Amino acid sequence: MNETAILERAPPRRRDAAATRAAILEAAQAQFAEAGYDRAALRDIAAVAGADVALIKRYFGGKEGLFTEALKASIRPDRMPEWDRATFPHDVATMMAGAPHEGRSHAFQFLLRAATSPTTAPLLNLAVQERFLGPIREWLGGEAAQPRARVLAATYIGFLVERLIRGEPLQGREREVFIERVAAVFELLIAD
Amino acid sequence: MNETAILERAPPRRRDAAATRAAILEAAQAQFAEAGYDRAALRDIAAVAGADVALIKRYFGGKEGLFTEALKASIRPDRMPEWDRATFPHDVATMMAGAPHEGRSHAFQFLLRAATSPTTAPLLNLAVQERFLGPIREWLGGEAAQPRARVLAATYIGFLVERLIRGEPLQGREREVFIERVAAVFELLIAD
DNA sequence: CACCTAAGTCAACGACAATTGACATCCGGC
DNA sequence: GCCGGATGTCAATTGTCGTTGACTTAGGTG
Repeated sequence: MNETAILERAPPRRRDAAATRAAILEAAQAQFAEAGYDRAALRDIAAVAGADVALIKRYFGGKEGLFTEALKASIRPDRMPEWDRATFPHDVATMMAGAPHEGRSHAFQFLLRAATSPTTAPLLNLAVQERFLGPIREWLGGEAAQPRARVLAATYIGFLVERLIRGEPLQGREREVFIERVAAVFELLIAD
Repeated sequence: MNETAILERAPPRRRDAAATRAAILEAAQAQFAEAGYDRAALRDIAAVAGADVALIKRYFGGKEGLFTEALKASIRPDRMPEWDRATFPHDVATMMAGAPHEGRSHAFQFLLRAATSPTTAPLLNLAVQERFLGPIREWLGGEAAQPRARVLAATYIGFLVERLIRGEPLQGREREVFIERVAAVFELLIAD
């Protein structure tokens, strides 16, 4: 057929359900992040994954199922229990003053897309409840942990969005004031 | 057709291109804000505007044209100076505890939805500058207004996103605590 | 080696929505 | 009062996409 090797996949992948599933999932995350739920076509996802459309139905039940799976795979409760309450506010503030991390911003973009599409918002809500709000609630503890976790999560998200939009790190006095203020906010939020 | 009854839609709007155009544009903003680009159907927009689908093509060229036109119409400075510093924190907190579609916050929700599209993403940055950072900076005044405006805007957006994800209003004790906490945050943010 | 199940392929269906052009109707000026 | 362009209506077309079921093939097992 072709003397020159196919670029994408040198070994066309032996029959391996797990590997195919993983490939589809990865392709789905990328496509959903780039195009959003509605515009991402299952045919494209399958093509990128080097698989057939019908396999998506088999492994994930359908588009919604695939999306939900991709969502769960994208929300990793970033080792929250390890966070130190004493330094947390300042650490977060410093992080938010910087530039968006290249690798992770893709995942976040995916989540942001999911949040802004009415179709996927309910799905995201479930995923966030389970994998984000839950851990934060545990970590916060104390009285009325649920609404307090909500407020903390919302604020956190807001700064992530701001950093994403801003694109570049803050500098000079603006940076100082920013960090100071943001730290004060989180200080307030983790208090009983 | 019928001589007796002329009461089918008494004054629906006389033939008036400008008026229909405006009606379509307004309906488009609402629909795009609520449903997002992909799920907003031109038929629905036309129906809400009391017009025919074909007129959208005539006046805006197509869905894309209508969208960009509606987007441009949504980017305009808010009237923030009217806000009362005394009640602002509690008012905002109450608004955020509600459902995404209560009140008249169509415009920014529209922008938030649109922001996820690669072509329109830069517009969000512009919109945030125009609609938020500028006015908020003026409104805040005082020392280091710029970074303080940033923090305020970021927090504000975070709660908007949270409300979008949540989808429904908070209730009971959770709502109370939420409002109380959010108000406290904004109280802190508008302080010198 | 034969067989059976899991893995993968293929083509077609049906729904939905944007687009399009042909047609009907209004209304202001001659 | 009538004519012509502007305004509004309608139905058909087209294209995309998720879904579906029947089919083919690989590959481990007895």
